[in-house]
Amino acid sequence: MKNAMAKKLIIVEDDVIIREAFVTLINQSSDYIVVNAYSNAEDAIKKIKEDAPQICLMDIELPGMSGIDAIPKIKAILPDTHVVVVTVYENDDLVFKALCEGASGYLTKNTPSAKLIESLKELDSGGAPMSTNIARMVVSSFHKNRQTPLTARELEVLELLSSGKSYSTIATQLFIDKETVKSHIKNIYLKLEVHSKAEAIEKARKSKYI
Amino acid sequence: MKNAMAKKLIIVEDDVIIREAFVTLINQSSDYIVVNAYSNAEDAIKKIKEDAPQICLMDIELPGMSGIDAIPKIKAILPDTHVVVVTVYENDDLVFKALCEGASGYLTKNTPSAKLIESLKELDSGGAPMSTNIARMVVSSFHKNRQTPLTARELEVLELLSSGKSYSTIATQLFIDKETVKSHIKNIYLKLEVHSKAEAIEKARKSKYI
DNA sequence: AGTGTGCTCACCCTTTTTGGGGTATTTTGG
DNA sequence: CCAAAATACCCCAAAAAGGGTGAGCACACT
Repeated sequence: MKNAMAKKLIIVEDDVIIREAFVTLINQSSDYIVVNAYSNAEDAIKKIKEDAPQICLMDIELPGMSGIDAIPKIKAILPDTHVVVVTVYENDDLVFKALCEGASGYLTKNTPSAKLIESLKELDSGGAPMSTNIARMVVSSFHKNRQTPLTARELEVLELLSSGKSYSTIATQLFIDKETVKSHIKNIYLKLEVHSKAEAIEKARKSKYI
Repeated sequence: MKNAMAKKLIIVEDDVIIREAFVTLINQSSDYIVVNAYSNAEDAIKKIKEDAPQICLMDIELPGMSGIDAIPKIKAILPDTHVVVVTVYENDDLVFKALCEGASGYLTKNTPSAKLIESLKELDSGGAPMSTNIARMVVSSFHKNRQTPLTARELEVLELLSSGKSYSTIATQLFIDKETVKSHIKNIYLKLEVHSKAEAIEKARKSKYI
């Protein structure tokens, strides 16, 4: 028997076995009800308004539109619906792309059943369910590289440069002369082996110096 | 009785009640052993080399050096030690600062005992333990604002501008004329009510348009 | 005492970039 | 078909970028 306040879900997953398994599993919980399950994103989006789910479990690899691209389309129609990606991929690019597009969580398909239901509850209590490795990837993305050829001052300058500031503005902000800023930047270019702002920023971002 | 492979922990927490509670709790687990507990960061750092912990539980509000500032100092000595922040603060700035400085996890002090031990295990299995609200904050930090006055093309241009690229470079990359890039940027400045690259980037970042 | 590194500042030079003004055409979506 | 968006072009002056060279000062390390 369903709770009167049971949350509505939809599932988008092309593998019929997995899809049905999810439906069965989730419908066993009295707090959640699967209102629809789709094998592709296009159909799900077409019906999303009437389904009006609070939660959407989304696979990435789908025939036609990818699950990643489907996220912003769903959020455009129902901004408060939580889209949780459920996939086999633990690839950096996909994870961050999904999160940037608006995913509220990212689970890998080896997630045990109990953990899946628990993840749904986390959504309601203001959380963001992630599989172990995903959480590590996300947290690591904030970490800076502590092995940098640049000095602390150079990092400061590069940081400001990367926010679009001009030499003069950086100088004012650091209470130093514009010529000193130029010196620092010359040294930065030397050390990073680049010859322009854009290259320096790209290299520094890639190496996580900033 | 401790497991032979028991992980070594240190605890840095100024409140003696809480500190002792952590010690007692963690020492009950056969997989973890508290080798030392400190009431301030300075002492912990002084002894970190001989303590050689795999994990460090770190409070933020401490007498003297803050727990945030202690993180990079610890990682400088023992790069592979996981520092987990355990604090009452759920403030955005502190969370992201801690993660940027190298924290492997961020727990709030209301974390139940069982969950704390579970969090330690998550560290070993390649995870990043976070309290519910923290996980949401971290994931939300990736989300873009879908309500933007800018068009898709303008966002593309602004994105490239924010990576330090010049008008010409942006033009080449988008297969359009430099003059067109200028037009887009003029419109961006108009819409964002700014008059320079730096202001535009700052405003766009703050509003999470990019 | 000498060496090296980092931070600071200065002056030279040229080229590129930027921002603001205006105008106009084509493309696209509803 | 209309409006919005994307595209392109003109002119102009100020600012910024980049590259070169040199040099003083402090601090740490040997």
